[in-house]
Amino acid sequence: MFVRVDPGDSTPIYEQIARQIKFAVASGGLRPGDRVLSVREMARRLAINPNTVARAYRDLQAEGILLPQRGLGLVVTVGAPARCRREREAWIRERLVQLVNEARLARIPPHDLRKLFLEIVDSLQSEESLP
Amino acid sequence: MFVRVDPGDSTPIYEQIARQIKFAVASGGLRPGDRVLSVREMARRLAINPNTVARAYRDLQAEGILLPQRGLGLVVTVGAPARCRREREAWIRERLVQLVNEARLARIPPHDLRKLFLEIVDSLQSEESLP
Amino acid sequence: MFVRVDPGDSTPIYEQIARQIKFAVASGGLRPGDRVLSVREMARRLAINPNTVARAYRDLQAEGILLPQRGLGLVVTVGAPARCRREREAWIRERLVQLVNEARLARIPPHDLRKLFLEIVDSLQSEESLP
Amino acid sequence: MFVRVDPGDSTPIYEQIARQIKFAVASGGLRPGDRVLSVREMARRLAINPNTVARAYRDLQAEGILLPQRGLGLVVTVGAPARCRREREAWIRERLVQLVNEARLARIPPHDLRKLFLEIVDSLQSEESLP
DNA sequence: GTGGTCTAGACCACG
DNA sequence: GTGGTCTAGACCACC
Repeated sequence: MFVRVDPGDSTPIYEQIARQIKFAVASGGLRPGDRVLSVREMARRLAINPNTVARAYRDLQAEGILLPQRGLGLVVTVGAPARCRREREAWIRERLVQLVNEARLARIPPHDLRKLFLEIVDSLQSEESLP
Repeated sequence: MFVRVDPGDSTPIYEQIARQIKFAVASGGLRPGDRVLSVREMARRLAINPNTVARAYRDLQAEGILLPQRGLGLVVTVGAPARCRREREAWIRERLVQLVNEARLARIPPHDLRKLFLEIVDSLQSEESLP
Repeated sequence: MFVRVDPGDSTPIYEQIARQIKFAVASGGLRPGDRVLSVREMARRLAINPNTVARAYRDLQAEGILLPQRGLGLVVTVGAPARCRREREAWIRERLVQLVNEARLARIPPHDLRKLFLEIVDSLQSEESLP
Repeated sequence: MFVRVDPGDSTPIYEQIARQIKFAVASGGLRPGDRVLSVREMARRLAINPNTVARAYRDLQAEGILLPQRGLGLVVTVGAPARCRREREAWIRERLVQLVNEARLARIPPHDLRKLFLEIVDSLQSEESLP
């Protein structure tokens, strides 16, 4: 699987996992009916506590992204793609707003911010094809 | 002083305070030799516990931004402006890189990201003059 | 762990703790990856308030000596030994310089100072093996 | 006068003043019957709060080093030199013991400590004639 | 008046 | 279980 966790990142591990799964659904990497790894298997591969994976899956169930299938495990729901795309959009927008707002509070000139952003987006986006 | 804290923000209050002071120094609102509000006064104005303010000030001392003047209070150091400007720059750049990177992982088309960013920066930056 | 605090010492307790941990790292008693006692456990053993221990640990994190491992506790970083050895060296040198300087200001004859120092170092260093 | 205070030093200013006066007495720079500067004059020259000087003088009186002389101000007592020499001796010894002890706790090899000390005492003591 | 230390205890997030 | 944040309040040293 394509999930990767960054222990250095301050965002909770379970959130990193949930988000990556949602984004995989949003971009079609995971489709309705696809199974996700079992809690134990995922925990083994990421070398983390199974409770952490369970928490991520629990949240995803609560949001209607995953559904338990008797004897099979958890599968992606039919409504998931639409929901995940919406969420991805909202998430990126929210982060952008927050960032721009903080830059304003820091009194960083808008022009500088724009320049820096374009510089970064150009250098990073084209840097490499994704894993 | 113009420090304002947002209890709704998930970042710790003491960090909000420290950051705002750093940014004030970075933009020249606070100059070397200027005194910051006393712990008690700042706490009173923000209606928070003095210990919380003290923690912010303590962190700023550890970073060499503030210097205690016995019995008088805390003053901005001579090296502070350079340090704060560097930090502000690094901070905004780091956040931008992180954001763009996550957008890439979420497989959001660069063009969409650019458009969204410009839209937000234009609407927010010009929205109002700062308090 | 072998940390011991002296309430009679005028240096803050949290500083005594932090220093002893640094010195333990410097001398190899604590190695990278080793966990330190939990805040609560350390506080219980020293019969002091957990917040005091937390403050020591917080400072050590700020200096890059300790690293939090989510939900597990704090571990010694890889860079810690070098840093701690450097700091121990600087610390002892600084204190020596300060002492000699003050002795000079007090117009104590260098020869007397030397004699006194050698006398003390010989009597104390060999006095007992360390705990 | 020859008193100088170092705001960077963590020892209280009033203590720096008192100590320097005691050491001046111990080394004969100030003799019984000599007057010290008035509180106001000393405070003016050091650019510090008069209360701080007053505190130093108060302590010196309590220790029998200074004595008020009607209309004259404070003068050095007859017993002062002996007392100050004893104190200087005790003070330097105490600091040495403390330093050596801490070096032992830091597990610094006695030989290294000795070498470092001799190095410093040789370089500093001969560096310059005193002001 | 100033900041600094320490205690006590509540609440939260994470694993 | 872990650490982190915040509050409340006492006590101290310094100026």
